[in-house]
Amino acid sequence: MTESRAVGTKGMPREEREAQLVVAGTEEFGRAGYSGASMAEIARRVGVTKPLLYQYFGSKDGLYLACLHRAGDRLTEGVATTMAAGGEPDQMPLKVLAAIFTTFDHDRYAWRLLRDTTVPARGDIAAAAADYRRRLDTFALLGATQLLTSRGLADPVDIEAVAQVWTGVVDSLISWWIDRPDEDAAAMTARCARIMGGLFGW
Amino acid sequence: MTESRAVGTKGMPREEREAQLVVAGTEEFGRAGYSGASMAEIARRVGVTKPLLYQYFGSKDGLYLACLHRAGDRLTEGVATTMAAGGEPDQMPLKVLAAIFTTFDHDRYAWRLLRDTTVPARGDIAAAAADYRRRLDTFALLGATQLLTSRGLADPVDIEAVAQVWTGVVDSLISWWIDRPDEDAAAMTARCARIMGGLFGW
DNA sequence: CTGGTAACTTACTCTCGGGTCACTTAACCG
DNA sequence: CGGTTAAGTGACCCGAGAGTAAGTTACCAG
Repeated sequence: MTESRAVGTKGMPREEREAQLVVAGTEEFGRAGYSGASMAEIARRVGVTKPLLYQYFGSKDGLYLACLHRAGDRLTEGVATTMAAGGEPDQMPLKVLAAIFTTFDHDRYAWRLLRDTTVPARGDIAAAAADYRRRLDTFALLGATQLLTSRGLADPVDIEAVAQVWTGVVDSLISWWIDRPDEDAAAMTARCARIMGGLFGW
Repeated sequence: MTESRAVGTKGMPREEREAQLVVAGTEEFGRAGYSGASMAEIARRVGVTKPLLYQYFGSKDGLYLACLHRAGDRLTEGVATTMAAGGEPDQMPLKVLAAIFTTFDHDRYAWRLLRDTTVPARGDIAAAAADYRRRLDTFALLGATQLLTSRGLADPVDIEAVAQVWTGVVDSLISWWIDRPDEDAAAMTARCARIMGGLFGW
């Protein structure tokens, strides 16, 4: 009989519990943003209480940083690998999308942490998030430069704008995907390929 | 000598002060989101105190609704007019963008209120914002349908995805624009026309 | 079976921000 | 002028959520 005890150890190792809390935190932070998310709610989702959360992560910022680093590291790594493989400029967007969809198929809120505008403007979180964004922007800028120059567009400000719009496109695709849990990474990739082919002739 | 008095009337009519507060509120809500924005800060930006803000708008929700309605009404009206004028499907995106840029040239944060994810999930604000989004989504869906069917893409789910990505594109263009106050609406429109022409051959 | 430690909780404190009360000053009208 | 009203404030209340102190239970080594 596994009746859940109200008090005392429940026998779950710290490492495993921490992983649960990071997953729940990522979803809450991704859904409501840093300022809108509640530590008590995150603990409740996992079935524990706030003090344990604080014992393991120290503070709201500590938990957020743990979530952010997990998301940011996986994301930058995946994109870096894809970009390093090279290929035709107009094939890169789809390849990058495929990598992102595959990486985050079961963790769709993670991407949002990098783009959370409700984090405090100063501090560790802002610095870490800005760093991840800078790295991703570098890739986006590289891709945009290759794509636009291959089309005869050379204005560096245009390139910046395209790079930023690209991250926004990823953002909306992921938001749309979050609302459709039945669509898996492969279906999502196929959909994007079909649309880009039809709309842009890529 | 116009020394600012600490107490007593400063001689500004209610209507004018309300307008100032709505402008300041729109910027703060747009920047930090509903949950991240502070009423005291909004009052401070205008040079008054919280009680006056509450006397005029009743609550945080009241102020937010005032900002939201101003933004939403202007936006839906502008887009409706543009869409009603008709034209080639692949010319519509640029026309709509031009309308949005012109309408919100001096009020760039307004768009963000419609897409604020930090508002409480229930209540007047959520309902009003959902209603504006629904109206805009209808236009986006209409445009996406025309565009995709003209390219031989008929999957209704694809169309939904494209419509949502389109609103995300507008979102990122406006974010980019907010960071570049020197770029006016005409320059922004010209940039988009150039990029779309180069990238998609539209 | 016993002592130590890791996994937890109950029941707090404290700060910040939404919201309010009672009051003060200026403008306007007769 | 004097009285009314609109514009405005300082100082407060209160609830929610971040963060904490001290205790409870289970597991494990000897």
